[in-house]
Amino acid sequence: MLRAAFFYSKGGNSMLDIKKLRENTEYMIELLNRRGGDFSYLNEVLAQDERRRKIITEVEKIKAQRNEISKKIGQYKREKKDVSEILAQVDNIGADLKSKEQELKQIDEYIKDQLLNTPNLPHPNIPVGKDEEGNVELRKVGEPRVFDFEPKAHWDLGTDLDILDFERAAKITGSRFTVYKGLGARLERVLINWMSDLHAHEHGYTEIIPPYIVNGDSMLATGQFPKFKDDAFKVMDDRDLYLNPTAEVPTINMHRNETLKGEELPIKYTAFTTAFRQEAGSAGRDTRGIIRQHQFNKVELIKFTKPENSDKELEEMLMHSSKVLDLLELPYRVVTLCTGDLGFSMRKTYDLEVWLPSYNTYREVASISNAEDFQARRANIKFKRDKDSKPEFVHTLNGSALAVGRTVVAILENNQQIDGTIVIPKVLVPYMRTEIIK
RNA sequence: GGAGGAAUACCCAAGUCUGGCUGAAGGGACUGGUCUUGAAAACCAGCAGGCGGGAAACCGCGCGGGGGUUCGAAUCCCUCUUCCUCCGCCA
Repeated sequence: MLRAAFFYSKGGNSMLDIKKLRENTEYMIELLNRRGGDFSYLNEVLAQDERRRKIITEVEKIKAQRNEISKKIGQYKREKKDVSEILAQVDNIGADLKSKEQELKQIDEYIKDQLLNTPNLPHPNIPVGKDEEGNVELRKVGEPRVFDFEPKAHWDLGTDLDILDFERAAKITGSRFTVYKGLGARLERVLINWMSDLHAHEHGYTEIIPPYIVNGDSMLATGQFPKFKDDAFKVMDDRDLYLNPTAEVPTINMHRNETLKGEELPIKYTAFTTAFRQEAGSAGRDTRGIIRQHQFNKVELIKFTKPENSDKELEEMLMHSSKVLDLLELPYRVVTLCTGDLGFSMRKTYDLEVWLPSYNTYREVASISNAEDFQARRANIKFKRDKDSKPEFVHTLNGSALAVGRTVVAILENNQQIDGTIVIPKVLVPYMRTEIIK
């Protein structure tokens, strides 16, 4: 009970595998350092871990002793024998135990705190770099269109066509919110439908619409918490609730504290959610338009796989995400994130970046990642290969497919015509019931 | 929002009032066996799973979560969560 209390409601697993850390300390610290920062504090964590194990041994010894005496007391009472002598024996045990447990609790909390704030190990083969400058382009697909007129930015296109309304959104809520109107609203909705259809029907994912409010345990399990609490919208309520920041959180947590059957893996979900983010660290960035909003829609792919398959499943997921841009005939590129740009929970990430004429650059529309067992440890998600085999942690993967708002931006900007009208991508015409937004 | 009830191992379920041979009765399912030409039925046997400490022996923890009382808690106290029934309200 003690263990479970400190690490997680059930399971008692740490985030990084502390046993592996014990055995490969230098190597793991070196890998983590590639993210930027100094992770040598893990040496101290290990020292504390050693002390922790020593105290555990002591505490358990006392408990064994106490259990034995208690059992004897029970026996004596049943036999109506005098118990006062044994009772005296046990007098100081309580105090001794209490102080040792207190010490243990402190150490546990220290270790837990350190480990919860330590990110996943970057994959050893990904490029080492400081920030997004270090990301490596894998391939480019399609050619950025050459305009014979000055292309407009999506906020001008959207406002002129009366399909995006920023001023009224500001009136309703504030900055970084948008009202979609008319064919703008329809385009957003159609993209959600079409993307979900593609993944559900063509790619074999099961559709999920999860709750859009999640609890703190869920946020901890997928790695948003404790480190990135400021990015979340807290629900003003006496419960520990937050607005969904990405479908990865509710969808991975569907299986928190579960042991899955080997034969049901891989589990593949496509989840549609509205995501909410504070964007606390991006004040002043992308203030115009709908690139960076507090609220945006996203179709997400989530997989639970066996460890030996997660690499190939990541490649497959990348293909599934890319397929969306292929079919929309939007020019994009695929990059591998370098160690410095990698998200907290992830070992390896590909970004899809779509060409945006008004920015004259590629901008992220999807992020496809393999967390391997990092989230599975935090969330305590395991599987059994066979009925009799030992449970092992699954690997979790997630990828946008795609961020809907940014896809709208890409369509508006890339498909604009000189008169400010927008040509609808062929695949969407049956859904849109029009070939043009004018 | 109001009033009640419940949460026990894969499933059902006893135990909770009256704390101690309950590391958890009894079914069902499952696994193995007997019988059978084969199967069903019947009968016999096995059966928490897991986490942690340890080289191992073995030990510690587990009755929704957390905390407390006690030498000792499934059983007593506090707290949270979830589910069910009724009333009210509501898409």
